[in-house]
Amino acid sequence: MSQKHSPRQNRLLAALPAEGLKLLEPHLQQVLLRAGDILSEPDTLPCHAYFPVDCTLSLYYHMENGETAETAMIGNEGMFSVATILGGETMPYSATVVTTGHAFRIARDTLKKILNGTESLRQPLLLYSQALLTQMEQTAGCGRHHSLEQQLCLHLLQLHDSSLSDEFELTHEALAHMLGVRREGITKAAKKLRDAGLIDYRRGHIRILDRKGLDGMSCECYEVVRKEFKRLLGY
Amino acid sequence: MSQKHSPRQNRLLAALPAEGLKLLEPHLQQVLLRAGDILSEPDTLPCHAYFPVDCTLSLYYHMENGETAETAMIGNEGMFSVATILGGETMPYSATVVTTGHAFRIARDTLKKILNGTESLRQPLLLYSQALLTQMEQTAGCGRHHSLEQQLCLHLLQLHDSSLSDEFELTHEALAHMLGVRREGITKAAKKLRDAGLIDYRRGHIRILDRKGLDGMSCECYEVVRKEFKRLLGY
DNA sequence: GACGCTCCGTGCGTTGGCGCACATAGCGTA
DNA sequence: TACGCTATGTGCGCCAACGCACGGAGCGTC
Repeated sequence: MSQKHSPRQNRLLAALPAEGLKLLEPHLQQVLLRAGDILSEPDTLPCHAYFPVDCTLSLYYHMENGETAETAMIGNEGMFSVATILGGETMPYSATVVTTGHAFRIARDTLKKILNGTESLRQPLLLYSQALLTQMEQTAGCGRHHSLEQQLCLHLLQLHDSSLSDEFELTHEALAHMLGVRREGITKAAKKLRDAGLIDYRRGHIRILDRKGLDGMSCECYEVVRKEFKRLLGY
Repeated sequence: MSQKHSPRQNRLLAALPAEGLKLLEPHLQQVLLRAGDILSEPDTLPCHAYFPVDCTLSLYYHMENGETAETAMIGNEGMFSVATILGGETMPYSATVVTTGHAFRIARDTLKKILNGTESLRQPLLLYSQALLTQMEQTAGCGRHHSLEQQLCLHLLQLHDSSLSDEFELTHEALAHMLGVRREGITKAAKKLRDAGLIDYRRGHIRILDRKGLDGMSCECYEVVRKEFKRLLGY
């Protein structure tokens, strides 16, 4: 692997009060997560909580008919899984890695023990849960009422935010999976964005060329979520 | 209005530990909520928290283009608003009453004060937050991948659960608003359910005739959410 | 009992995304 | 350099839901 990262590169960890973070730090272990890795199956107890640095996770609900729906994308603004924070332990979603990168992880039991004794850590993590709730709902509303193209912009912006560079590895297929649409639909929409000079891509790689432009073509959803993270956690 | 209800008719309140509920009870006030009432505007601080008995609330996100998307329906299995529990105070959604009925309310400040001093109340309410999160995501995935007819079944089942009778007052227009579709689409789907003998309706009233049948025609979403409420809160 | 408002019923052309089928093109590997 | 695998490009028919338009029916009110 690679260089050593700081836990503060995860914005949620960085937003925690210093004395609280100190309690967590000895237990945080840097790991490399590879695209396709499965962190947790639906309704099963994950061993660790993860705080991404430059990778991206995605939570998928698996429908009975075999389709999947992304419920949230999690990058360096967040963590997996809030079920540990809220107390329910498991959730009916799987967590998988969509872009390769690093994260810090901590054993679930350790995190719970520290949280129970430390009020100053609990509150910001509950606020994160609320921010995530808003993000999930916004993504859901977006998927319902906005065009595929706008949704693609939104996802690319979020991916860009949680990657440390302008380029990340991701296939049209994977994006289709995330948005809950066909691969061909992504190809079509991506071509449009490329023709407009906003992005470029080649076989499994996507590069952001004009972030402002993406922002302009995207719907309001990105801003709404960003503002809510800022309000609740100060990002 | 009407008869006097017991706070325990709200299933969330009933699931709280007895000694905790006792602390809340003196502050719970029974109110009548009428369809169309607005409990809270987006991003504003609601004065009270509400625990429905036989009314139904709905949270709507208002899109820039004027469309609305329901993010959650809340009946006697839940409460409004979890933002008070999680600490963020406001949310970017409006809360409106969709079916007339009764609820218990408590002043936000009072609730917060009691929660802060009472660990035994906090935990179950956090578990409710998690259950709500699952419900929201399931509804979202459903809206994405299941037919309008199935979604209608899901909503009718949920409405039935939180009403104390087989009939409730609701127009096609209101249902369309909830599902984020056209009124005509609801008329068409509702007619199909009526032809199948599952429901009956007339000008603003809907009656459930065959709940089992509705369940069968609905998607898995209802069961998934029900199970999660049972697991987390024991309903 | 006539009026008016709201709610429900229905038809018609449009459209975004689906399902399928197949062509082409990058990239690792032997 | 040839092969094979996977990713991307594109065409075509299909269908659910949309937007619009208007008819008709329940129900309160004066």
